[in-house]
Amino acid sequence: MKIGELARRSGRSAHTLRYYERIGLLPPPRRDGSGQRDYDASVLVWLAFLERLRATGMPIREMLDYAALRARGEDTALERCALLEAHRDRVRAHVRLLQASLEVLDTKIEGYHAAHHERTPGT
Amino acid sequence: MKIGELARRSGRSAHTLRYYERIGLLPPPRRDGSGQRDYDASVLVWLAFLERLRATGMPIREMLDYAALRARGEDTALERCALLEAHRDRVRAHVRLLQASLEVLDTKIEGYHAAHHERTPGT
DNA sequence: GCTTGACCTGGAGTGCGCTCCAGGCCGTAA
DNA sequence: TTACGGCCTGGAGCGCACTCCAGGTCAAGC
Repeated sequence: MKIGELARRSGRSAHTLRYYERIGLLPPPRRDGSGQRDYDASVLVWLAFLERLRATGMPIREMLDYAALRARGEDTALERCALLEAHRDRVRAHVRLLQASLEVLDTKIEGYHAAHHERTPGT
Repeated sequence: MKIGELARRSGRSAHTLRYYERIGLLPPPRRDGSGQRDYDASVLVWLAFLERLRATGMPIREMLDYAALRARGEDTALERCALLEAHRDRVRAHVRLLQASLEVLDTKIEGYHAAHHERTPGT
């Protein structure tokens, strides 16, 4: 598939896909007769996984580390696993922080409602 | 209190505090005889609240909106409340996305462990 | 008197993750 | 044949949230 279709199907722009390739996050695909990128469908799986890492706040630098280990072969599995576990721990901590902050927000919002009811008794 | 102490007590750098003041996120404090900032302790509460907004991913632009409403007085309470509620909804959605991504990560990590056990039977 | 450290200003620089531009090529449809 | 959309490259530009710099002032301690 060409870059436009991959962009549509992966939810990224063609610009971003070329950028990912340039920095080494996406393997260079083969080219067709006129030099255009011709992607294998399997790259969609990789992109979906990268999106999960991105959504959870992993910096590109670290995705590159992961991609490099992956490219080095099967015997880096333990290292890749450790990298993901460390990331997961950070994400869990982040979620806990967000939940604590949500409680503060709830309290604040509740305070606004209470003040409003006080100014407009009977509502 | 001077900027250095406020920086220590609020967990920000003096640079950042001056930056916040410059962009209008922090009210300009009075100055002492030699022109140095002299903060009231109450600003710590405001900074702690801003930190919650920041931790939950609110852009500075929106914090400025909130600060502007606050500066306009009591009768903006409903608008401020609405702003916080909209933000809270976004944060909740973000947390749900993170939790879904955590499950994907868990599955991936579990896969690594399973593969490892398969290669090293008996462990 | 001198050093040290904290503070002051305006403005430049940084790191991240894109995003876009100029200028050009290629294949298809009208 | 000409227009059009999609693709190509290298490199510049952007928005965010700081972060730091140069060059200076000031107060306190030795």
